[in-house]
Amino acid sequence: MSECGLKHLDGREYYCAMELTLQIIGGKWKPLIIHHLGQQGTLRFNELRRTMPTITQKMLTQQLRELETDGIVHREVYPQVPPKVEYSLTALGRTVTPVISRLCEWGSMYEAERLAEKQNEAAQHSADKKSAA
Amino acid sequence: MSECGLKHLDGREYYCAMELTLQIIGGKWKPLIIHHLGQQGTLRFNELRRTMPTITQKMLTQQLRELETDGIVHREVYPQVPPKVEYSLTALGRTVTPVISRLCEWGSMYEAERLAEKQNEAAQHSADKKSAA
DNA sequence: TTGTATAGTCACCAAAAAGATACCACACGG
DNA sequence: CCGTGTGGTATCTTTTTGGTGACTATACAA
Repeated sequence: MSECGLKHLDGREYYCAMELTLQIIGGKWKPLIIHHLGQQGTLRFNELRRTMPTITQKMLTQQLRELETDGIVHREVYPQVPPKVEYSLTALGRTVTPVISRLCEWGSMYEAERLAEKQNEAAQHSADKKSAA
Repeated sequence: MSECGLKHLDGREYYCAMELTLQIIGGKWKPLIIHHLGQQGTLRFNELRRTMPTITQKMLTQQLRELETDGIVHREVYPQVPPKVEYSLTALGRTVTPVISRLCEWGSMYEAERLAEKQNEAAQHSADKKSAA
């Protein structure tokens, strides 16, 4: 699966395809953007922004531009005033949603695992208390 | 799959399980470390270091400690001198290797796609030249 | 005795990423 | 004429991340 020598693509450096993936869809916002666009289909700039209340305008613009140049997101500008710009996933972008889902699934699994561990610890703790008393 | 309200776990903040995943296995080095430990089984500190020639000692230590506290990596210290420390994936850690594989696969796909596009462009370009001549 | 290997830690510095703020053009509503 | 919404850009500051070099202890080899 991944003979890891240094490679170059579009000015990017990576040793392994997985690194390339993370460069494209990794980071704090991109997975979220892709997720929302995957769910909603098409969203205007401010619609997308309202979906992620804590993202700044700059970050959203920046991330969308990067996703666009990477061929993940399509940007449709309507020459109106006030401006109207719609964002959607490209065909390539839609191929990434299953990967996002995997990440989601694993996260949920980890979350559940951790929660169960904590429950165990808590149970252990209260058992200790009882036997000490 | 992911109702995205703010959640907390082990002092971490996230809106979506996928974000949690990226906090744990994201970043420049962690996927690589997991990948190598997954392939090799058990590695000593400097063995691992030699596998990733560009990582610094500080970073490797740091990332390994984080993976350890997140329950992904097991750290076995042999009380010898000179020191000997072995790293391996925990059971939980081994569950992440399929996810890493997905990322790898998608990256390879993207890589191939991009390369094909470039070939097309190049072909187009030389065709333009010919028709111009 | 000096050098090497082991697996680190610590203090400091540089670079990159992210965030805050102000500004733009223009139309519409009141 | 003033404020609002639209989709941005430009600039500055803060935060996070990554990297450098020095230092540790000890055993073994030359």
